[in-house]
Amino acid sequence: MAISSEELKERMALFKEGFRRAGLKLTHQRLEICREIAISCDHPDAESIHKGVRQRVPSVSLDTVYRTLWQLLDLGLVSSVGSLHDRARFDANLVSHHHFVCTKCGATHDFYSDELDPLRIPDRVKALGDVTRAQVEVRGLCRRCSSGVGDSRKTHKPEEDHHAKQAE
Amino acid sequence: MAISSEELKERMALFKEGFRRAGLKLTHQRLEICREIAISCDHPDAESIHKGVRQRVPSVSLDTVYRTLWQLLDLGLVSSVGSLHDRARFDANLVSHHHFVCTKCGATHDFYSDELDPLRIPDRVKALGDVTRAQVEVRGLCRRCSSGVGDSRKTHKPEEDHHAKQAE
DNA sequence: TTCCGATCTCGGAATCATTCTTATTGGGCG
DNA sequence: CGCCCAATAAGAATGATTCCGAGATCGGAA
Repeated sequence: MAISSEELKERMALFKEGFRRAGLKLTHQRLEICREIAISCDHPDAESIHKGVRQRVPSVSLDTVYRTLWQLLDLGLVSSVGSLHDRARFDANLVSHHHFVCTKCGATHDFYSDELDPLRIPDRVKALGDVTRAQVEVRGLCRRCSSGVGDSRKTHKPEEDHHAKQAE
Repeated sequence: MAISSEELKERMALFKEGFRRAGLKLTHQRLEICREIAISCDHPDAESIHKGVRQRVPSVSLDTVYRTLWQLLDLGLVSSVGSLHDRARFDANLVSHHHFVCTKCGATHDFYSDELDPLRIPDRVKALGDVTRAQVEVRGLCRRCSSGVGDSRKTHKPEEDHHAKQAE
């Protein structure tokens, strides 16, 4: 399910434009990393991108791949699947609910909505597997992050008491 | 927003019942870990649960906390937030789409739905922060996992070629 | 085109979450 | 009450991701 070369060209142009606009350099490795993700139709992790790029630029380091990917994310040129903020989180609340996830600090707030609860799942999706549950994931910047209090970003280290855990 | 002691008692009873039914021992540490997660109203990670339990059972190891949590998950007594299957994944597809996530192997498939796209977000949620995007996350067992091909579970190691990455 | 400084990149070491290993402990049935 | 096996603790191991210092590059200015 590869994209057309037209499409590729377009995506690459967007990437280049984005970098340029942000005042970032258009290095060889960055471009190749962009190409790799542009042609991907799945949701690759850093390592598989690294592997792909390596075939063309054998010396790229995994670190560069990571750095470039976070940059693309920052620039809004790619999106991410799942929560990033790694660590596994558990939920004792088994009642149907939805989530608001802050893309910056990872804080996850529950919310309930009778209106959203009866999500109708297309049959096409049911063909993918046995559906257990469906919920809405709303992504955005939480209050604290948008008001610029402590910048926790993807770096889980600053203030030990970062707020990345309350909810409900 | 702590739960009532009534509620706590109920949840604990469910946990105990679940363990007993599964033929698992009701150890002191398991019960305390259950209590800790039962009283939580947020989405704690293993470490904060560990910290909490420690105040009552100073010797519990983090490992035991993890083991117990995965068991609770297996038994369906708690749920998880996000993808577990850690590694960060990226997506060059910026067109609005939704996800089907296999809770066993982590495979994520995109799907599109004109019907689901116009999700109406309650104002209450918008008060939590600036909403960037809203999508439906459907969880379940993918075809391959439900048909019992390779058991990858939470252990990312067996067959090097596990399929946890295709989509679309 | 050449040069220069600010970025970038590399490679390896460091860090963080999670899991494995092994000796030991302690539920709970007989 | 005592045994057996599942469960635990402690620490080492693993895997993903990030940091760091030294050297390489980009791209604007001369």
